[in-house]
Amino acid sequence: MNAPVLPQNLKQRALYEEVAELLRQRIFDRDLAPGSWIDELKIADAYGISRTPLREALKVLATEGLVTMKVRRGAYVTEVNEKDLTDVYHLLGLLEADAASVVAAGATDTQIKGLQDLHNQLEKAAQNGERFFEINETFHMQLLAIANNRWRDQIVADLRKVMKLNRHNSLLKTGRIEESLAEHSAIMQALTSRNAAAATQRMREHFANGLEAAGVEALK
Amino acid sequence: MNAPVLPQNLKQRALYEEVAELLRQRIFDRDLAPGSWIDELKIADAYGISRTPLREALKVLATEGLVTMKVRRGAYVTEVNEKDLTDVYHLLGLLEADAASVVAAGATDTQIKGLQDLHNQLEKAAQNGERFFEINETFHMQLLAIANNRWRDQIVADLRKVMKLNRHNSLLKTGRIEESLAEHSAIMQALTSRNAAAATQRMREHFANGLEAAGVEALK
DNA sequence: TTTTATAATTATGAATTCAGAATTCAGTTT
DNA sequence: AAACTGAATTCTGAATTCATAATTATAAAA
Repeated sequence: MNAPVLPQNLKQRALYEEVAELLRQRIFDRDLAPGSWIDELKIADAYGISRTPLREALKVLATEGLVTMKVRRGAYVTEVNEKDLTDVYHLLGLLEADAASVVAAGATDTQIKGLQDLHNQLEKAAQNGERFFEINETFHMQLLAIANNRWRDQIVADLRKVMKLNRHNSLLKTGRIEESLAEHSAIMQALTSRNAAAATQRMREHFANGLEAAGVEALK
Repeated sequence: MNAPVLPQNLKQRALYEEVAELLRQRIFDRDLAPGSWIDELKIADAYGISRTPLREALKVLATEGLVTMKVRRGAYVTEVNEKDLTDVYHLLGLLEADAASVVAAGATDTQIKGLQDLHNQLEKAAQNGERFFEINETFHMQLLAIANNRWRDQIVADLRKVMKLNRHNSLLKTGRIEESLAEHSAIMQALTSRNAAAATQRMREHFANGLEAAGVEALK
């Protein structure tokens, strides 16, 4: 007898998770505008579900920081101002720089090689904004995975969601892709040479520059 | 006419928040043991509420990392192993050290004075474990407040909750209070002299020592 | 016309009900 | 006795219903 062909994928995620994902997307797309009130009835209706799983999803988004709950007044899309964006980039820089340090100090050669492969793909994709964005994300996630701290993974994932709330994707700025690529090269270099301090520093700069490109002049 | 005597406090927080707080306490107290299944019916019954707000609370705790949801199988109290504890302490050290750096560099003299006052209280409370624990917590929270990054505040609050899941409170170890106090002195010194690098370093050490005292030999 | 008071409507928060998945138990077969 | 089958039970996930707070609309008064 052969192993049962796993029939999962169907219904493996809870409904409220699905809904949370849909809402996140609508928030990123500005289909649900910052500061706006979220009409539970309308949305539940549109998705053909009841308010119960929707409300559960909203509570999840609230702890992620994407929406704000007001007692007896419902859920509102969180408004992200410049200070918020600065703060979030700062934390992402801090956390990912630390991850880079951990990787530089402790990753196996094979793992570093894997990152180098991703970086090479990134260079090839430098013409194509869409692909660049995607591979860039994969690179950062892979780095975190190697650093192996599930609590940080969760935190970074949440912060990145908030970062995406910002309308201006820094990678869309002219010249930013090339800049970003150069910074990634510097990071790879530090990782390959096992220089933890340099990896930390380069990653910090990478985020500082990303913030600037996002249209926020550093507040010093 | 005089201003209406605010009748708040009653019902200002949503029920699911109250319930989440109650559950947190029961988890910290090990009344709900790590790894154990959470019986929704039993708890809703005991509190005299329906399952709806309870389930909302469980979802909040899940995103905080205190419980783990399994599809079609309910909620379980998160088990925190040594690796988790090491990882959490590492992140707390990283985040609070950065906060210390920000404070050393940018706080007003009045704010530093406020921290010094708290530290003085801490010294007086060194005989009393209960008070020491409380003032210590206040000091850390005050430092974060001055650093002024609401996203970090939230993250640190959540991580501290996970840290408390550990049975062994490091402050209860013999000699740890004195040690901790000395470390706090070093931190205050760095803050007062506006030495950001030193503040970072001292705070990092403070958490590294706390982890060790918690019974986890550093994995280096 | 503006303001105030009251009624109607709407939306949130929570309880209850319902459907179906997972588990347990009993009975049967080998 | 062990293993399998299927019914009964339990529990989760989701829909529905209900109570009440907040808002809006309407009417009365200044």
